[in-house]
Amino acid sequence: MTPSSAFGSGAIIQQRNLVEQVADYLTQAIISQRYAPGERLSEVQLARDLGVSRAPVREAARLLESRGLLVSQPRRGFFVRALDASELIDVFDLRLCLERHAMARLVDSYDAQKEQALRRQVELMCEVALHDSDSRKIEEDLVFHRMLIDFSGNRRLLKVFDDITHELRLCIALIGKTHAEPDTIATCHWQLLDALASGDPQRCREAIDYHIGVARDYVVQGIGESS
Amino acid sequence: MTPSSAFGSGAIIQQRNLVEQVADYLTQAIISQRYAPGERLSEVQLARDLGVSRAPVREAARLLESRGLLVSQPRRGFFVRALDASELIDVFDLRLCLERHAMARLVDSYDAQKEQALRRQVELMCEVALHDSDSRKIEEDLVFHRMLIDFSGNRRLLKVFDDITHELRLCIALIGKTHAEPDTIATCHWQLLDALASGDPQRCREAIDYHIGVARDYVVQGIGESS
DNA sequence: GCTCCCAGAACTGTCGACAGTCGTCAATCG
DNA sequence: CGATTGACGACTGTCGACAGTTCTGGGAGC
Repeated sequence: MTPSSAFGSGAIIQQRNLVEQVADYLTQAIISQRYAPGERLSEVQLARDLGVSRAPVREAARLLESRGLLVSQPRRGFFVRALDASELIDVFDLRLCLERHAMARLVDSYDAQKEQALRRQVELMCEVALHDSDSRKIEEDLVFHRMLIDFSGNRRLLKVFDDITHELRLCIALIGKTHAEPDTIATCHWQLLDALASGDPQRCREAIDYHIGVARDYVVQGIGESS
Repeated sequence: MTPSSAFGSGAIIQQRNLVEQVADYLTQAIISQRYAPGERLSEVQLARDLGVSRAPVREAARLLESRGLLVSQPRRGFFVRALDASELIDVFDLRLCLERHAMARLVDSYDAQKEQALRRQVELMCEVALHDSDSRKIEEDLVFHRMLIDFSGNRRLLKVFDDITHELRLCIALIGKTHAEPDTIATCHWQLLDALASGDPQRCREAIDYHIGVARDYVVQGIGESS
């Protein structure tokens, strides 16, 4: 088999699994909505299109199923996840649950190093908000929130967040709108940093509740419009 | 292929996937510590032992990896998850995160039907605590906590809980001790119900914090002793 | 014209096989 | 005697094939 023209890579190191490559391809295709929500994916056809056999395709599909981007029906195959408003609310509610907890843990171990790292990230986000693409803005936003959870020190929490990250990207892609204006984003995130710096758990909680609440309302409203 | 002597079943319904059967077998074997933590699992040997081919074994192993019972190293295969004290604390911290959130949501939608169901489950647990095996006690305890989260209404939250459930079973199995005495368990759970009935979020939070805290300290202490 | 049934097509679940890679252990060299 | 290297063995990653099931489209019957 030739190392596959379908992946755009003269990657120097070809050590990556086919599974990972297929997973990346599928993730990209789903997020960018080249596959419509609810669409059925044929293992055989995918394998043919990508120039690989069905085994890595199956494994990659299972991986994406565990990440919530695909759902499988026995003997029927894989379908692109179709999120309705209620599932979407659940995802954001879970996110709120995780980030509340992370903030509460983080405020106890907050130090100059963490503050500086977060501050730098918000600055980067403001920069990016002015010049770059929507998807880039979203990625940097996710990086910030991932840092928040990473700094809280619970790696298991981080794993759950990484899982729902894929669902979040799908949510955001589905509504097809970008985030609010850059200054809104900035303000919102500075508030989080201020709350952390104050060391007041109650204030932290209010800040994250407001922040995630805004994001959730925004996405839910977007879904309502588009469906 | 004969429908497999290794699964203890003249299972009437053979309709279940081989993948699920292998996954159940592996789960059982890991929880019961027939495979030691850190032990390497050979796909070929497993397939031979179970009388199936490597494909379903691989898929089942990937499933258990996503559930945290196995870890995989590229080109090296699968290893039984070995939990250290720090990971264990993270798992219980995540559990606390989930159940706090569930309690907070549940207290807003609490009604007679939910109360009755939970009450019945606690009664069952008290019953079981007197007569049945440790594993049965643990299962009924998990059922109670799963109901708590289920009733909160967030299905995504429930999915995360179901995931860590497998890790929890592993934790409990690793320390090799049973839960505290039945009356302690009962008291602890009645407190949760009382808190819910009171409708006071603050009281709910204190109750669940105490409850999970006790469980965590117990398990962490157990790990400290056994390692 | 509509419904029901059957045959063909397409697909998933499962299998066995091959190739490349990694770990092991012994033989060789310094 | 210790370190290095090379061959052997075992295993994973990947592939193509077969069997049973599900979907589809057309024809027969009402």
